[in-house]
Amino acid sequence: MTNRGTRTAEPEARRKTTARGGDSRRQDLLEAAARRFASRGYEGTSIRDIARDVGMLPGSIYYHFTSKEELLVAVHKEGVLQVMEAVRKAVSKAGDDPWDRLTAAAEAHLEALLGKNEFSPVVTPQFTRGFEDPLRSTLIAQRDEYEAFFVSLVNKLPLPSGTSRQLFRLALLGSLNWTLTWYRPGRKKPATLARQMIGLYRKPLE
Amino acid sequence: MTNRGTRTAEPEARRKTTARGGDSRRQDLLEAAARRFASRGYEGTSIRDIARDVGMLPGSIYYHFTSKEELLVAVHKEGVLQVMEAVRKAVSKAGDDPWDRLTAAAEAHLEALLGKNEFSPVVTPQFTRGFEDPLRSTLIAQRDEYEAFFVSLVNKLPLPSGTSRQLFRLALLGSLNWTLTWYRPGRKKPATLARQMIGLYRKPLE
DNA sequence: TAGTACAACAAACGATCGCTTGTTAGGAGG
DNA sequence: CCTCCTAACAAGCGATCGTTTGTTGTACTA
Repeated sequence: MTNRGTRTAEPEARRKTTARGGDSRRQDLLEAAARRFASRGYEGTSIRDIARDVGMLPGSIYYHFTSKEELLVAVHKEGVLQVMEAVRKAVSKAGDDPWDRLTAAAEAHLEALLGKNEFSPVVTPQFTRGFEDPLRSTLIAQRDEYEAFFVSLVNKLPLPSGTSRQLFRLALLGSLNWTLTWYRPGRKKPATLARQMIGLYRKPLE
Repeated sequence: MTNRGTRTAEPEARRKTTARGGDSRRQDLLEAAARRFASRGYEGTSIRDIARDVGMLPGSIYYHFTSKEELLVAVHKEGVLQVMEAVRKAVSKAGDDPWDRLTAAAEAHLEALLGKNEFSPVVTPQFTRGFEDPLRSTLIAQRDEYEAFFVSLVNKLPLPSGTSRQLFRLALLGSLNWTLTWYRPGRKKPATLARQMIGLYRKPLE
């Protein structure tokens, strides 16, 4: 529904001008773009779609972002930042036990991924597929910064020798991220899901 | 490179007419479309791209398919069929042990997913995201037929009571399918990867 | 050899795409 | 009061989109 019907942008949007700090409209654009990119994909989303969502004319977007591509990069960066912050906080609140710390990270990860956050779906590496290489590398670099977090958590795990830590991490992240394709809210809380998945791996390895 | 430079379609394509059974050109279209869809996405692929790849004018595609959407459905169906056939064959050649049968299925699954097959990337459920609902349901239905295979394999597994078979299957398929986002050919064979991943789950549970 | 079906070409349709340009309303600061 | 800056509007650019229509060369068939 949003505000499809209104032919001309309502003055309400206008009034916001310099009402607060300033980034308000830019943030609106980021969120609208994230929602669209997540549900319809980058190519499936037009500048006009996003403009309509925030109540603005298409051309006006180019005051805030120099190109559609720059908007994508900004959305991706914001998404990575939000998830990274959530995980960092959760881990810092956890105890010293390596498994507990990994579990806390997995819980925060899934909560961000499956929760209300509109940015997180854009953060998954699968989203990266299909972009040309200068852009693609930029996104992957942003994402790798986050994934490095899990590398260090897994490295501190007391695993039996012979277990590839890399394979373990990739398998675990695969299980977690894959929930995006089948999870339906309500059935089970994301944090519970995360704990159960860790359990699947933990039992045989500790 | 392909045949970008040739302005007019070379007569070579013409000669193929009724050379064999007949489906030859249609199959070419399916393969070209699959490659494009896999690398650039559905929205990122134009009818003109596909036409150029097979050496045909854009309008000519509509002799074989009534719409771009129908082409997508056909590509998806073909992909599911190919992977399903490979897995079915592998399992039938495996022994009676449930773990062996699951391992055989996982190996075939990954070989199809990461191998030369251009259809398989299109088959993953993540590809389904972003389509509207009549189309989306069609694709999911095709895909579910394949996934049912894994349901029955997991159900016959001797798992300790208390382990959710559904969660186990989703986690495993997640690990396997996620390889698409990070696997680079050459390092390790897909089948080896599949075995090692199963091993991650197997040890503690049997 | 005439007729028919096939598989493609050639050209264009209207719609939509990302983006550019020129303009304007309204606060902020001298 | 005047100026400047901000954040938008209004309009349209050329390119490309999926698709349609009419035509044509070729191969089978009677």
